[in-house]
Amino acid sequence: MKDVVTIKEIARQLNVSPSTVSRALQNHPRISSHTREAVHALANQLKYLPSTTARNLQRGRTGVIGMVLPEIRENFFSEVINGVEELAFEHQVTVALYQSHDRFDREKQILTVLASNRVDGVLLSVAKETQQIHHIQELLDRQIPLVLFDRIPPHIAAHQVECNMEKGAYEATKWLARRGHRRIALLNGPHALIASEERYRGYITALVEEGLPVENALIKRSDLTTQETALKMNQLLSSATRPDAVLTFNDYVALDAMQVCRSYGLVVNQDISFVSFANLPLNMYLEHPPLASVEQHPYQIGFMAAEILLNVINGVIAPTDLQKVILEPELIVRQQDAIS
Amino acid sequence: MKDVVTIKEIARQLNVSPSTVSRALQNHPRISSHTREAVHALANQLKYLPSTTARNLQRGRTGVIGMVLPEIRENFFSEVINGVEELAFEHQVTVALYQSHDRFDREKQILTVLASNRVDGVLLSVAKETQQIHHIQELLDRQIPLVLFDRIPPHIAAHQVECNMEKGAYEATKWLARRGHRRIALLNGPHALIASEERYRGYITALVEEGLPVENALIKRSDLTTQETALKMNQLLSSATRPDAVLTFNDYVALDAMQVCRSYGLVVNQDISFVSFANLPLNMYLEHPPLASVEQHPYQIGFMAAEILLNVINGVIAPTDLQKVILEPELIVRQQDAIS
DNA sequence: CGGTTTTGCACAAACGTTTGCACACCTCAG
DNA sequence: CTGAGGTGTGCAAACGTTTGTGCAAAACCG
Repeated sequence: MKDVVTIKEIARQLNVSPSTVSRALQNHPRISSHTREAVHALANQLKYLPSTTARNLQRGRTGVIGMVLPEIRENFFSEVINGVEELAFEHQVTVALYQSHDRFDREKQILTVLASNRVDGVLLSVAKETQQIHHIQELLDRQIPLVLFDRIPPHIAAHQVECNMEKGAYEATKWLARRGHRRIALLNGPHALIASEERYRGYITALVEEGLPVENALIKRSDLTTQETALKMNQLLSSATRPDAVLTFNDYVALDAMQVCRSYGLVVNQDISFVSFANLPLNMYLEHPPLASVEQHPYQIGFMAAEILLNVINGVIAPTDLQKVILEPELIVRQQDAIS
Repeated sequence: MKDVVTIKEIARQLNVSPSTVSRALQNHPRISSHTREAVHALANQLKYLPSTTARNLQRGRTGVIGMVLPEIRENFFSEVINGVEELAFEHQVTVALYQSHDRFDREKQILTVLASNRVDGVLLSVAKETQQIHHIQELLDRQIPLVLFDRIPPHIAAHQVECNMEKGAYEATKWLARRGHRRIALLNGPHALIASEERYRGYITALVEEGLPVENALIKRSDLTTQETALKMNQLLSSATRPDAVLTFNDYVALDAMQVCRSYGLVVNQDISFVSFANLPLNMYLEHPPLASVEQHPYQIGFMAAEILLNVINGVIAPTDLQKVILEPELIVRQQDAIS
């Protein structure tokens, strides 16, 4: 059971002090080239790797950033992680990944673990359940740099990165109106998510601008489960005058809703058109994808969130100099030829 | 700038020694209940959290397991992470996530970082590019517990968790044959992946058992890019006698191949049937999903891999007692009614 | 009451680094 | 020749824990 090679071992074999070895490895100018080379040679030979733990203890940082999000399997978040990981790896920072599974207590527990682990910073997208922010405030009280992304609770003094969904909803609605749709429904997400409110505002603004009436019967909320989405879509379809287009909270909601339409014998994007958010890659494989989808640039969100966090950690940005980045969404139009 | 609360600070305020505080916090029996309670009280009041770094340095472990995989965004791997994270969180272990993006040099670099970080163990699914295992062997030489999952290179003395794809391919092929298909093509993955070989073997075995001829013209390999899949599918369709069914490496390959079929004016699952691997959730949303798909139980794979790793780390399993878990796949049949 | 055991705590070393400081030697200028 | 400055290295403290050992006081036993 060969032991792990440490600086002390190299020092012993070379008859120098550990401090000399440490400096030699860092190419300190006060170490003679003779010693330096000997140290490097032996280090290579013994396959020495510095202990990040020890170094971090000494330096007072951990080289770890905690990343907390609801569900990895959601494509959106996978892409965010992608962006984060890219930058983190470049900066030799480890990404510790945690899922809240949209549960408040789990999120709370995770933040405690992160504080105990003395992570250098945290990237957080809150759980659906999260209504209060006390646990987040505690993190801030411990001076741990925090960047919130995508799902951002109100009234919290942290850096933020998100995509302007109000504008996305606005443009999507406008696009539908311009294509001649007159009864545009909104199949929105739950109240608790700011994202729902943003979509709502953009939707309303666009309707008003286009001179279309706002009808409450055309506005529904789903908790994003297939069941509830189906229920709400059913309500929309069984109303007196059916919508001729639906703007959905995201692609999954759109797909669930489309299933319901088919069960009514409707031809999707012909009898009733869909536009949604997320622009999932799976849309490429669908025979009848939403006509358009609002791209939220998740990779960019992750990348920018990580960039801000690393800048705060490295002192490039003062912790108090709160950053708020709002990315522009992009309406990706898939087919132009739907209305026959 | 309030400093981080340490054990020393508590000791100072209580006029006891740091060691007493440490023991009190661990509920050591030799500490009086009086002191113990005082310590706990003050620790709570000051919101003391132990420094994991310091503890780990002292204990000689880090409480971190490294997880290296090709692409997070692939649904399969997201689910694996899910399984890992579940168990890791329960065991108070941090999961450090790294993506190789299927590149060999990146994978190599990541393993070095992990060794330097003194992770307690590593979960690895190798990159497509990876042909040699020297870098993996180095990890083992450093006595770092390693569990390989899903993509497992040959000839390596590490624990392994995978899904029996040979059997999956066998059952899928058999299922097609029993449905009356006589010209069953195999649109396989690249040579380098063992998974491809396993599928190949299962496919052949089933054909032979069913008394069907093995035709090389019906066996193609794709590197899993859309372009190459399209190319190979084209070859299959432009051959003298077209296949009446295709077994594809995974759902994505199936979807890409289906697009090609449509461009030939073929009706998917009627003129030509598809069966694939992965059983992606997106199948639920397709109008013409593969008739059946082999479920590989990614969550289970992650869970079991993590279980083995944690057992090795905790000494429950001797590192030399090599575990090899082979999960049984499950053929999920979507529609029974395709052939008209 | 003398001796043994138990109880409660402090001291110090250790984990593997980094880094301020001291010190010895060497060089060179005045 | 003397002092200043430069060069190469070692010592020791520090980061925040844990834990073996030692030691005094208290409690117990016959």
